[in-house]
Amino acid sequence: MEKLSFYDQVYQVVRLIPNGRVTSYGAIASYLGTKGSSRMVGYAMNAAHTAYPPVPAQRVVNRNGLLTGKFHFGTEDLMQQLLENEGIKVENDKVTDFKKIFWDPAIELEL
DNA sequence: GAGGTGACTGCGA
DNA sequence: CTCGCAGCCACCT
Repeated sequence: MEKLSFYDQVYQVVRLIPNGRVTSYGAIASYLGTKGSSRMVGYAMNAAHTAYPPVPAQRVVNRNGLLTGKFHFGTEDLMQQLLENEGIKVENDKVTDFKKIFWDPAIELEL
């Protein structure tokens, strides 16, 4: 049995996010059961760049669809470019039509 | 073993 | 509308 760390659990969920979709930290936290600990998800993403395979962290934003972690990509424009590359429109550092492209693991993975 | 940190969230003023 | 505070918990030193 391999006990996956909280980080690994977050990474797996994030990697399951379909192309052109985004989710929020709270949604992932809720799916993992650590509902009140959305910070842990963000903290896990902090080490995401050390994980392999790489985690599409650009698809993970805060509940407002704001690119809170854009600075962790090295350059603030990188995260936006990656999202636009997948067909996601970003304006003023936040995802447009956020609720339309929102992907909730607690719902999508439940089906 | 204990303390500090953090890519968040919700509610009150 | 904007701003601030408290809660939450795994990982690192």
